[in-house]
Amino acid sequence: MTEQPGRRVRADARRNTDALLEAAAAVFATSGVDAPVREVATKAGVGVGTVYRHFPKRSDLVAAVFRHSVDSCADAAPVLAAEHGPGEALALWLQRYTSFIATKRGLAAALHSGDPAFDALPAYFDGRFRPALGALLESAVAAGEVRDDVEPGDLLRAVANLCLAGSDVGPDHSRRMVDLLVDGLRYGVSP
Amino acid sequence: MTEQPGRRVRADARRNTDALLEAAAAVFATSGVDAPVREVATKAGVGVGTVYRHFPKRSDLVAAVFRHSVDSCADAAPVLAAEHGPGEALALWLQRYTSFIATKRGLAAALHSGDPAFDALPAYFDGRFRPALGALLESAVAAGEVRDDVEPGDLLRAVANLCLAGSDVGPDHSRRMVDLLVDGLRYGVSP
DNA sequence: GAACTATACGGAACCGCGTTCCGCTTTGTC
DNA sequence: GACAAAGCGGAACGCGGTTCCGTATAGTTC
Repeated sequence: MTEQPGRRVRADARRNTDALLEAAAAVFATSGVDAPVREVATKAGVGVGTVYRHFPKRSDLVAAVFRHSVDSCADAAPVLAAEHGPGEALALWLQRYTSFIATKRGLAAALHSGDPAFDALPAYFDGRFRPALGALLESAVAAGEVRDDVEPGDLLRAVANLCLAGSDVGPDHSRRMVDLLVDGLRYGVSP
Repeated sequence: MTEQPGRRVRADARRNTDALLEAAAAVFATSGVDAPVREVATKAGVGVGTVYRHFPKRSDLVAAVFRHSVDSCADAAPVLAAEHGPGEALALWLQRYTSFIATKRGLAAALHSGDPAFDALPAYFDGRFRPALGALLESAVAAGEVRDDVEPGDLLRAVANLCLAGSDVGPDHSRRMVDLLVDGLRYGVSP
């Protein structure tokens, strides 16, 4: 995926990896992470051989899509922070994170499948989300809009559990629960 | 499996179902629940066709093995009750239940796979284990060996969680934890 | 116990999926 | 424009679940 050493990546190769990541994200979102590799290949307008050239194992593709979507969610944090007040940015990002989690249903099982391709994902998740949320929290705390006794990691986990557990109940149940949680953050502000 | 209606089961058919259940239990125990059907068939000395005659879907076989082992564990309760004092019978059965849970590692994932063959299993689990443990508890309480504020269902769940969570730590970690729990039961006896 | 039929058996065959292989195409360079 | 390296496509392989069907057998009837 991410190449560094001397060898330069050919233009078509780069184009194909991008197309594959995009196609895979779409296919996994609609058909679940168990969708056949061929389906992804077709959607990307590419042969299976090409998929396996870029992602030696099926699980590498899944992991790459995961990392990719973690990145885009984490990268949204500074953008929101620049465009909104601290409290609102925090709330908006948590909603964004909520929908990220919602698309990761099938993955939860895969993560515990023992496939080594997934070993590094939890660390990646924390490494990207904790700082992202940490910054938002800090600003909100500094602005006095939010209490100061909440750890980013705990909040991430809490929201994730809330979403994964309450998903059967109804569509925007998760959204409401997360709103509730955010209100909870706002409650105990020390003057 | 369990036939009732007019049609009588042929002797060889019955022999084969039994052999299959036994073989499947053995294979699943060593190779996990994902072991190939063919492996079970071979171990049972039977063709694949025969497996599918008795268990239309692979998951039906898995479910049948599960029910079978639930039964044998639940049936142990009255036997232990007859052979030991109330408190000891309770402790011994919980250890038996502990090792039952230990063999069900891979199944936990399967249960949430959405396969309809597994839908009825949780109810079966409760239906057999709650009465079994309930009787043991009741006797122990009546004998004044154990406190009276514990629900069978809660205890079953607690032990299961204890075992499934602590399994990575070490072999008899579960055993010690369950012993601890039993001691906890004995602690608060009201005179 | 021989004939007969419903029932059950075995395993080859089929299908979908992950993965590999390899002859052909494209890119980048001189 | 020619050449080699890098990349591509898709046929082909192996494996696992499931189906099919010709054959064998249990149980029954005389």
